[in-house]
Amino acid sequence: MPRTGHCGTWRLVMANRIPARELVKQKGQLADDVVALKVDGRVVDLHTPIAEDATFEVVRATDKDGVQVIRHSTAHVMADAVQRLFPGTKVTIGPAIEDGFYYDFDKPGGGFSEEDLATIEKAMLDVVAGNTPFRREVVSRNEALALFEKMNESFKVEIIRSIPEDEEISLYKHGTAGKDEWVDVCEGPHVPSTGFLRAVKLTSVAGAYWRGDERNPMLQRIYGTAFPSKEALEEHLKLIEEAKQRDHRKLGKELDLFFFDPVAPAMPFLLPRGAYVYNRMVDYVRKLYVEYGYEEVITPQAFDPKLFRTSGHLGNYNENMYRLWTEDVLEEGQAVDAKDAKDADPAKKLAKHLQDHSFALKPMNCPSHCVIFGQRKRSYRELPWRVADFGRLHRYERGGVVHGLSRVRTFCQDDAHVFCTRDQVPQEIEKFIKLLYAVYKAFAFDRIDIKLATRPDKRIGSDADWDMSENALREGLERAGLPFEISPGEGAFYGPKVEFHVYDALKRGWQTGTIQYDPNLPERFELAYTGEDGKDHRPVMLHRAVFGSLERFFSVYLEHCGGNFPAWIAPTQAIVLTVSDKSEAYGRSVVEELRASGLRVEGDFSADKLGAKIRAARTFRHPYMLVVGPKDAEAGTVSVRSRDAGELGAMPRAEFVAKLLAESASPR
RNA sequence: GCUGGCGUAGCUCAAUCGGUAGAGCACCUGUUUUGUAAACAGGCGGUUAGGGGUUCAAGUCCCCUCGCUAGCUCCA
Repeated sequence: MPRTGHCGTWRLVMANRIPARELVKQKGQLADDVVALKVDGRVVDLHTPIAEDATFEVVRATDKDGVQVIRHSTAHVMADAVQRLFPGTKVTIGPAIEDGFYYDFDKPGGGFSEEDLATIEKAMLDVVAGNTPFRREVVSRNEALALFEKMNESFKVEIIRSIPEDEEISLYKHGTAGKDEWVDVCEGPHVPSTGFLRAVKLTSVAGAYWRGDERNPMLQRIYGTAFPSKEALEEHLKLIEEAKQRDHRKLGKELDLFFFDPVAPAMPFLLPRGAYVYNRMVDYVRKLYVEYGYEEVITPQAFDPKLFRTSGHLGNYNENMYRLWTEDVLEEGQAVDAKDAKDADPAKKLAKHLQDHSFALKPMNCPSHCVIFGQRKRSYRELPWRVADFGRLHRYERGGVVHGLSRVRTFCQDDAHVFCTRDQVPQEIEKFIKLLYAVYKAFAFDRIDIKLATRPDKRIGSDADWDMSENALREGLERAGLPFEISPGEGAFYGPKVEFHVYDALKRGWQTGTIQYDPNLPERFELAYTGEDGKDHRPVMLHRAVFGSLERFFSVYLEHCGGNFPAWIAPTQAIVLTVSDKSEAYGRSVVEELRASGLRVEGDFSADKLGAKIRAARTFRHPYMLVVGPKDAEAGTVSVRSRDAGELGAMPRAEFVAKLLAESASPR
């Protein structure tokens, strides 16, 4: 989620300055809803002195920038209220974010409770009612340090110290001087006065590390949001409620798609209906693999750890790998142990033995594919070789990060590796992107964010290789004409990656597809192909996945369609509802006939009344309901009710079969 | 892993100050014979996540473990 900057400073380099408010007033543009103005693309507040001949645009409360100003100001008011109610609490940073704002506090004696939020909110309303102006004041570094040192605001002192020497330091104050004034070091801008903050809501509390580093102390974060009007706030809260209804964890339960059980934490059980959707996803890419020239392999699940030493996983991915032990390995380890117990800690020796000998569940398919490539002599004529694998992967994820199907400990990727020459890389990237967009279109995704993740600190391979591979990916994206952002340091340990992100119902972004350039694994596995010149050459390797994890893509897709699967992928395409048991025989014959035509059809022959059957079928979101009663039995029809188009009336069975078969074809 | 919150029937949720564990839905059995968003009656279903403690008495208070959850950190 993008964040705006924290409270820092920026520099003014202008002469003949007058307060911005005066200038706006002179031009007759000072309306009630003007919260700031924009000069040279930078948002400044109405108190900031600017050049008297500056050109500007007013920023209104309802503008995107204006809303951010309101939220940032609200964060100040919240910090004010918190410090008043909880003396001794230190302030840190408090930016505006996409849907609101937060402020991180260092509060002695534990966090804030839900009741605290209500109290804080009330105190904030008092500050708003006071309607005191926000005042900007430029101070020297030493003045700022002296002020915050005196206030014992150690985090602010640290922030001030980290501000570059050539930047101006500004303070923002609100409240009444000498009475209830509150001050923060901040670059602004802010609304003219606290009275501009009309619709404020504190939403949640959470822990957050100082400066986002888990080695630092944990602070108490309060999230809130603010809008230009009460109506806009209400609207936003309503949208959040609706989004919760789409949460894939809720839909998964309601639609009998999957569940979790503590016997296998963060590892989903896919029920028949969920497994159906999952399998159709696999079918869909398999079909494209034919067209795009992939071959599929099946590889082992568990490996001698030597494999992962060769691949580098043991050094770089160890903490995410599950290990298997057997009685034999354990006994060997204990025997080694007893023999050498004099010169080493027995527990450590056993641990070492297990680390060296207990098999590991694969967290990725790439090492297997390297083994396959190296299994016999390869020719340049075979390249590019695209090898796909739907193998099940296991990765141990720390407790706090797992999330429904989106982040699990066992999953399957629509994984494939492309072994090719360096020259073939750009065209392979282009080809992959074409494949990826075809799939995303089939699943009706229109918004996809692309990021180029570059070399991380913890990595293997030379800098020259990284330069080359990062450039190759950048060129591939540029050739495809796709806009992307750079995520510095976010690459995999073996190579940079292009990440394709989509968003869940609650606007959390998830990486799905990816393509990664890897010059390292072929090196480590000493892979070679025989070139035209009869000599050995090292191939390079691309890791790529369109869905990424099938589980994650399923979760995002489920939320995207709200459980209303289109007919081609819906577990049940139609359900026959009998009006009474007088029509049961006809109803059963309809089910049979439709199934014989290849349609996925169920019947509801319970003693419920029709209305109840319809209600049940609707909550299950089946694409079609086929009502059958004596009239239909007489005429040989079904009365069709479409989930998406409403009642379609009675039609001959053959007509419905043709219609649904046409809709059952997977998208192209 | 960290900081909060939560965990009661398959699901959604009740249970006052610590005082007999309950409802609706689902499921089963009947009755009803039904034409486009919930017919009626009865029944089944629980070691209140697990373990320990305080107490005459614990779903409720305390401790530990497990799981879920919102963030943080990490990641497909």
